[in-house]
Amino acid sequence: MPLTIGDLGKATNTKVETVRYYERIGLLPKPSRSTGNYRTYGATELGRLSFIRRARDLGFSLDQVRALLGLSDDGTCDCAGIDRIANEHLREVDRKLADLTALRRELKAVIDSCDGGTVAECRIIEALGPTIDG
Amino acid sequence: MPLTIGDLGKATNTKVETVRYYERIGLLPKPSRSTGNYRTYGATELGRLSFIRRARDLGFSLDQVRALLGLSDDGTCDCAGIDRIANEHLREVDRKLADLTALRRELKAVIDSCDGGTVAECRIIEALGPTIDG
DNA sequence: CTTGACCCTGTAGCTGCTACAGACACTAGA
DNA sequence: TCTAGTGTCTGTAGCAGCTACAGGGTCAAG
Repeated sequence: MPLTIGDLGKATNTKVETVRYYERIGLLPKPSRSTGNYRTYGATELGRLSFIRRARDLGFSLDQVRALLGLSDDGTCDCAGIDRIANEHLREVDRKLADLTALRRELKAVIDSCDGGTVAECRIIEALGPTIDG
Repeated sequence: MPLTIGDLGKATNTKVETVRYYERIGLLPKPSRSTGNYRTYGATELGRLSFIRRARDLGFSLDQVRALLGLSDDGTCDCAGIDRIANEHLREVDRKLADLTALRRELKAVIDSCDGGTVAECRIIEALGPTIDG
């Protein structure tokens, strides 16, 4: 029972356009076609797309996904290579978390500076403005 | 002492192309020109661009920056409106932090699942693969 | 035999820049 | 005065990772 692109999309929570996009950039192989020129998919493609989506959900870039798929396609399961990509990504995530945390703290400070009452001057605007010592 | 676009860029840590981009999308007003058709800037523009950059550093979108500038340009300092935008952004940041934290936890779990040794099968690939109950 | 849901290709749009190409302006040194 | 090297100008195209059309073809149900 071959799947249409719509079926595949539903099964993997992916928009049809995105499936075609993945095909275009070479993440998914060109599928076989029905008599009416419809793309037809099977369990293999379903697995591959699930893999891609899961990796994307975990924040891997498409390039990283491509690399993971390449290593995974290797008969030899290059666990070290995969571990390297995953850990690299983890470090990236940690950097982003740190950045975002710092940003939040600063943003909060700016907002709180305005909290004091109904002064005529807006402290947020002031806080966002150019620094005096520039 | 009018500033060239390069001076302005250096003073605000902004690339020249970015300054022109901000002008094109209407964040910065069209500046006056020198005899040689060079853009010339003064303290007002410097202040405005500093404001934009600071807001961008704090993660505000260009649309939000536009709104903040609009409210700030209002003679009446609409502190409530500004506070609303800033707090909305803060909530966004908190959402992102939560998402990223959850992502990190899951990513860590996937990586750790592979940590046990030199098994023939890669647990990362497995963990990324399709769920059985799908 | 028509309606509606799906599919096809190709292209343009989104955010927030960044990077050219090809031409003109200006400054410092020979 | 010439020249080299920097800056600036406009316009356009590119990046990620999709998303959204337009303008058509296909297929199943009633």
